[in-house]
Amino acid sequence: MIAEVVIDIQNKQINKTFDYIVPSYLEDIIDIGLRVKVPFGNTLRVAYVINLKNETEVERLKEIIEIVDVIPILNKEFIEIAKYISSNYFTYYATILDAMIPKSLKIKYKKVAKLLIDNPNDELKSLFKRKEIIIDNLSKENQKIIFRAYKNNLVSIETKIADVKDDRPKLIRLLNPSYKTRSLKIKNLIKYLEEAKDPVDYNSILSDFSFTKSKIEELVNEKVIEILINDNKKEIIYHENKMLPLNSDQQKVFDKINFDEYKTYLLHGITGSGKTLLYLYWINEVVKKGKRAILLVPEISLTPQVTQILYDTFKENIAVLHSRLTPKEKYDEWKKIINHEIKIVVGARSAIFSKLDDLGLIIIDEAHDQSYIQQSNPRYDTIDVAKFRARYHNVPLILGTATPKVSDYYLATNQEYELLELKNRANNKDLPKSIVVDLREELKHGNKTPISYLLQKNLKRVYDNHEQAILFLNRRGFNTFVMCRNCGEVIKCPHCDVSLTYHQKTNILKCHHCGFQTTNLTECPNCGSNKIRYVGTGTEKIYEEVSKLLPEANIIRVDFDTIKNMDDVSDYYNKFKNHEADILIGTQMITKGLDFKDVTLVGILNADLALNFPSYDANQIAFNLIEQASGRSGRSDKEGLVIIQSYNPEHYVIQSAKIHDYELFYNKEIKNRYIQNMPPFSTYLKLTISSADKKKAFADSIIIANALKNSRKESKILGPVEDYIFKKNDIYYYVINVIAKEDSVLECIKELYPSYQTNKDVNLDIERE
DNA sequence: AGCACGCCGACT
DNA sequence: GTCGGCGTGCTC
Repeated sequence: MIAEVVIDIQNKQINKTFDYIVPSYLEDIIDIGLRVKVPFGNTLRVAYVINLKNETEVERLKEIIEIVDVIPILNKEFIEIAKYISSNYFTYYATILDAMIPKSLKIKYKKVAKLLIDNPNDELKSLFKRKEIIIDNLSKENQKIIFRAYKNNLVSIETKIADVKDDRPKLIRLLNPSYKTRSLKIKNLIKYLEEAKDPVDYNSILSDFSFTKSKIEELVNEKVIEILINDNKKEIIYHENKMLPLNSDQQKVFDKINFDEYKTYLLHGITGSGKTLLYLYWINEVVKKGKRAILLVPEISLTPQVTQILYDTFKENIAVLHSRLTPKEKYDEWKKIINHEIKIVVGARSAIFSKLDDLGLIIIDEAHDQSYIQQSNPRYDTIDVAKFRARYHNVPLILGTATPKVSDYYLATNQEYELLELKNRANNKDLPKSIVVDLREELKHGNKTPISYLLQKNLKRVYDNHEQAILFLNRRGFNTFVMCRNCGEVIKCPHCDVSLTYHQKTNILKCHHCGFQTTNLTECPNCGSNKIRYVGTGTEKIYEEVSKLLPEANIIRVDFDTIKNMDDVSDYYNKFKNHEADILIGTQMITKGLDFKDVTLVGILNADLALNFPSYDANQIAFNLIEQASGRSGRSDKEGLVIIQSYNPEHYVIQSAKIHDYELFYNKEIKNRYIQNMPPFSTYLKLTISSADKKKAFADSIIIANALKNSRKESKILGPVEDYIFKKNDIYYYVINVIAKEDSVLECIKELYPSYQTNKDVNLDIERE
C-alpha cells in the first residue's frame, strides 16, 4: 500500500504531494487525515495522509516510520477542504491543514545533538553538560561550534518531534510549612509561600528563586509543596430558560428551512428583529434530529449575551471556542467535540473547522463581518468553507445579518440563495432617528472643532438627562498629521509612506503601520522653522474636545492605544454598560457587540473616512459601519438619536443609512457594481507585488500585468499602480487589480504564481473576492 | 524548511 | 593548497 502525503512544511517548493510505502503493520489502521512520521531528505518530518493507493510513478520510495495520531485529527472532508482552499486561494496545502489543527496538537520539532566521543575539547565540554542537548535555543556562535563538530563526526544531530506538552499555567502550594532544611533557599521559599497564602505561579518561582525544575520535583516528592494546575475555568451560570415564543414573522421564516438538503439561506433581519431567537429554534430542531450545529459569531468576547442565551437554552451541550482559551483548554473542547459530548459549537472564524462528523446546520451570525475573511497566511473566506461543509453534509447554511454583503443579497434575490426576511422589530419599536450634519456648513459658521453644534447640543442634553452617548471616529491618535507651516513639509515615517500621527498624552509621533515612534518635534527637520502645525482629528483629540465641552463627564476611550486585546474592550464595555461612564469614544472596534440600554445618542464624527477608503467595497463597508453604529442607540424604551457628520451628505450611502434603508443602498450599489463589472458580476483579484527593491518590484509588476493582459480578452487588468500605502516597513508595494470574467485568468495566475514561489527578492500575494 | 553540493575569494 | 562564504536545487 502506498500513502500520498503532504509534508508539514509551509514552503513554496514543498507544496506538492509525496508518496511513501505503508508498512504492513500499519495497513489496517492507516487512514486519510492521519498524521504520520516520515523520513524526508535527511530529517524526520510529520506528514498528512491525503490519499491511499496501490501504484505510483516514483521509483525509490521510503517507508512511513510510524503514525502520530491514533484518532485521526482530520478526515477526508478536511483534506478536501484544504485542497479546495489551497487551490482557490493560492495558499499552501500544508498551511491550511495547519490552520485546521488545534494548537495544542501541533507538532513541535527540536534538533538534538549527541556527543559521540569521550574526550571532547574544552569548547564542546562546556556545551555538553548532558550527553544530549537541544540546540534550537543555543546562540548562533554555539550552534556554529556544534555544526562544525558535526562535520568532523564529533557529534550527531537528529531532528526529533517533541511531545505535546501541557501548557496550562501551573501553581505551587505549600503543604508542609514546618519542613526542616538547612537550605536557605528552601527556607525562603517556604516563608514566601506561607505569606502568600494562595498558590503561587510555578514559573515565577523558577525565575524569582532561581530554582531548577528538578529541585522543585524533589520538594514535591518530599511532600513539602504540591503542583496544581490552574484550570482557569470560569464558572458558567445557567439561568432558567424558557424559550420565548416565535412571533408570526419569525414563525414564517422558521418554517422555510429544509434541514435535509444543502442550501444557503440569507436571513436579512433588521436590528432587533429577533434573529438570535430563530437561531435557537433552528439549532434545537437539528439537535432533536440527533445532529449537531455550528454557530459562528464575529468576536465572541463582545457577544457574551448570545453565548449566555445558548448556555441557558442548551446547558452543557455547548462547546465555546474563544480566542482567549489556552491551547490546552482548546484541546479539551476539541476532545468534547470528537467524543460527541456536545451538540453545538459556538465560536469565531476558526470554529468552522470543528470536527463534527454529523453536522446538521451551520449558522453564521453577522455574516457581513470582515472578520470572516482571514487576511493573512491561509487567506480563506469562512463563508466559502461553510458552504463547502454544508454541501458535503447536505445540510443548510444560514447567513444572518442586518446588512448583507451586496454579493450575498444579489445571490439571494437571484435564487442562488434563499432569502429570508424579517422586516419588523420584535418589540415594535422604531429604529433610531438619524440626522445628517453637513460639516462644510459647520466650517462656514465658524465651528472649527470636529464636533458639530448639533452634536454638542445633544451631548449636553444627553448628559444632563443621565443618559449615555457613543462617539465613533475611525482614527486614533490626537492629530493625524504634523506639517510645517513655513515650507509645507509633512512629517513622514522613515520606513513607510504615511504621515506620522501625533499622540498628545505621550508627546510622541507614531507610525500606525510599522509602529515607528519618535519624540515630538519642535522645529521642522526640513527648514528649521518652529511653525509646526497639527492637522486632522483622532480619537484622542475628540476626548479632549468632549472634556472641554463637558468637564464633569466621565469619558472612556477605546482604541488600539488604550487596549491590549479584545478582553480589554469587553471590560470597557461592561464599565460603560454599568453606567460607570457617560460617553464612550472609539474607533471601529466599538461598533460591534453589546447593547447599552441607556445610550440614546450615537455620533458618527466623520462618515466620509470609510467612504473614501480605496477598495471596491468601500461603500458597503461604510454603510455597514454607519448602520452598526446607529444600532447601538435607543435599544430600550428611550428614543435614540444618531448624528452623522459628513462633508458629503448627499452621498447615497449616507442618505440610505440615515433612513436605515438597506434596499435603497443595495439598489444603487448593485447598479454601480454592474457598470464597473465588480463582484458579484465578476471575480475580483488583487495582486500585490512587493519587494525591498523598488525597481525589481516594479519590473516584475509590469511582467505580470503584461502576461495577464496578453493572454486574456474579456477580463480587465488594471495596473500596476503603487499601492494605497506605497511603502510599508521599507517594503515597496505595487498592485494589479484583476476583474476576472473568465476562468482562464485564474489559470493564468496559477501558471504565473509558481515562478514567484522560488523568487526571494519579489513576493506575490493574491487576495480574492 | 533544511541540507548537500559546488563554485569563488581570503587565509591558517 | 583549504576553509568557509552563500547561490542553487532537491527532498517520495
